[in-house]
Amino acid sequence: MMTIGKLSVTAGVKVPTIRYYEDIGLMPEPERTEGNQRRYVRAHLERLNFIRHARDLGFSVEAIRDLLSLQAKPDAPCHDADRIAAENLADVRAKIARLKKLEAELEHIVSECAGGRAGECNVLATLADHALCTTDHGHVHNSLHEAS
Amino acid sequence: MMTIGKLSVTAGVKVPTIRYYEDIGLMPEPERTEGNQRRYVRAHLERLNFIRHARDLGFSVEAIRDLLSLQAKPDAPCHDADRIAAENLADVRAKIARLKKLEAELEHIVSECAGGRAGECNVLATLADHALCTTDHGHVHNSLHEAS
DNA sequence: CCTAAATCTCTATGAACTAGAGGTTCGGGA
DNA sequence: TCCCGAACCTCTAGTTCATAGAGATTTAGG
Repeated sequence: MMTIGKLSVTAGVKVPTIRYYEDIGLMPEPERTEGNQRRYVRAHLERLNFIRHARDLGFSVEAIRDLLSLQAKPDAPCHDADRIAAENLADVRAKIARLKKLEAELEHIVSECAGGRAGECNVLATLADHALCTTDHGHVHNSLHEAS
Repeated sequence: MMTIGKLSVTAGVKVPTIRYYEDIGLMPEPERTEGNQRRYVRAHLERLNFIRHARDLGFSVEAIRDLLSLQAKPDAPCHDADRIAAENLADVRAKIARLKKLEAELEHIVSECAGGRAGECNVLATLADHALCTTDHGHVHNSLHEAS
C-alpha cells in the first residue's frame, strides 16, 4: 500500500498527472482510505511505468489506451497488438534516422564551437539547409535570414 | 510568390498552423496582396521546413526560436549555438536509445504475431515488463491486469 | 494528542495546435 | 467584363496532455 506521493516518486510521474490519468481512464481508481486518500499497490506502479515509458516514446494516450485494453481480452489479442505495433514501427524508424542526423550535427557544433572560435561557425546555415531533412529536397540555397 | 495554401501543401504544415507560427513570431509576417492575402517566397518555405523538422524531432518552440534568432546576430553566435546544441545532445541521445529499444520490440511483435497464432502471444506482458524500460527496475512480475 | 507534511477537489493556466463561423478576395471560364 | 466557387481573411473556441495553485481535510511521527 503506497500513497500517491510515493507512487509519484517511484514512477517518476507527478502527482497531478497520476490523478489526471485516473480521470481519463488510463489508471484505474485505486482503493481509498477512510479519509478518502488513494492507496496504490505494486500493480499500479507497473501500469504507471508502462504508461510513462510509452508516453516518453511518443505514443499518444489513445494508443496506450488501446494497448492497455488489449490485455483485457485474451482472445485474439495478437492481431490488434500487431496492427498497433506495425503502425508505430515505421514512424519509430523514421524518428531514429532523423535523430541520428541531428545527433551528428549537434556533436559537430559542440566539438567545433567549444574551441571558442566564434565567427567561423556556420552551424545555423547547416541546420537550415539539410541537418533536419529526411526528405531530400535537393540542393537549395540557404536563405533563412532573408525570411526574417 | 505562393499562397498560404501552396506553402501549406509544400511544407506539410497546416494552414492554421502557419498563421499560428506567424502569431507567435516563428514565421515572419509575409507581404500581402492588395486584398490582404499572404504571399510567400522560397525563403519562407525553407524556414518553415526547418521549423517543421525541428518540431517533429521534439524541439520546443522556444528552442527553435533560440536557434532561429541566433542567425540574426552574426557576432559571437557560436557560444549560444554551442550551449543550445549541448543542452539538446544528451536528450537526443537518450531518445535514440529508447527508440532503438522500442524498435526492437516492435519488430519482435510484428514478426512474431504476423504468423497469426492468436492466444499464444505474450506481447503485452512483454511490453508491460520491460520493453519500454530504460531504467532497469529489476525483475518485477507482470500484474498489469490486476490493476484494472 | 498535536501539528506539519501530504492529500483531497476544483479550477485555471500552459503549450502547441486545430476547427469553425461568418465574411472577403482571387482567378479562370462564359 | 462579370461571375462564382475555391481559397483566403480574422476571431473565437475547443483539443490534448499535462501542470499549478487555492483552500480544506487527513495522516503519521514525536
